[in-house]
Amino acid sequence: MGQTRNTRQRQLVLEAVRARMDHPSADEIYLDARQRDGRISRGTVYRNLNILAECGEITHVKAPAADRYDLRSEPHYHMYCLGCGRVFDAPMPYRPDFDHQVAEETGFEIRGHQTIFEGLCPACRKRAEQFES
Amino acid sequence: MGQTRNTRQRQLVLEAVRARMDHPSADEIYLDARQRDGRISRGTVYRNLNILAECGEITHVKAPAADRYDLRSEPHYHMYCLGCGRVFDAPMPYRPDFDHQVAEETGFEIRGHQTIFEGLCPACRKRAEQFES
DNA sequence: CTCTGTGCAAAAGATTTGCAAGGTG
DNA sequence: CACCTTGCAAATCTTTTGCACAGAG
Repeated sequence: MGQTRNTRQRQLVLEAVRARMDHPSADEIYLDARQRDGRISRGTVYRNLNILAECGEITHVKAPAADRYDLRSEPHYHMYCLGCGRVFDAPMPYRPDFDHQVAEETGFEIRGHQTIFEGLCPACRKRAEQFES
Repeated sequence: MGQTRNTRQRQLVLEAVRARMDHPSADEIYLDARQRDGRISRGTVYRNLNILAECGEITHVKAPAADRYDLRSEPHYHMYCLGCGRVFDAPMPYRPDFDHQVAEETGFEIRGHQTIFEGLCPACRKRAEQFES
């Protein structure tokens, strides 16, 4: 890992992720950062998201449609709503024992795992029921 | 779900997925299918992959870098190698109880979950160790 | 002063889509 | 015959990258 500089833009990206309770996509972060600094570029935002994720400052969540970012750095699970596309934290503890078990059985060196539940959030579920009736 | 026709191209795509024990990306499937039918187009392959995944004939695995497809239709977990980018099945049983538990706690209607372990496969692990020493 | 980071724009990938023609049921 | 599918190409969308200049340490 090289030298990491503390530029205004990098702070801006980090703050943009922190300011949101949801799990924004890279482009949403770009738009947020853009409001605070009309000159920041997409390339810079993407670059910084990758750097911050690599340093463990933020988490990279691979959701359908577009990747998301998340402030929490402790590993945890997510839920993806097929209706509205939003991503939520799942109320379920991370299972480090899974990592150990898979490592032991396969010889992999496991860094961790991501789990994403797919379904309909309460709001979209209600909407779907109305259509069916 | 609309009417599904049994075209030659759709069969070809399905067979191309079945013929591979690994977890091919959409483009790898396109290349395979292309060898059997020099006229089949990318658009057709992508369209059919989406249709087959929606029908449950195949599984859509969201891995970093590119989405993968998988013949097995029963839910199961995967391992992604950060070194070579390959995807493997993980020797760990699917946990339907997780779905129930999350559904109960959140009010979501859960369709299922995907879990992907990240790490280094034995081969890449060995290669990495050589570099460090 | 040095070297990383930025802005801009172009490039690169991956996937989707419009449309006329073809093939299935 | 109706209409789902295909091929082709263009369009989208997301992310990466080359390069000259700016700014952090």
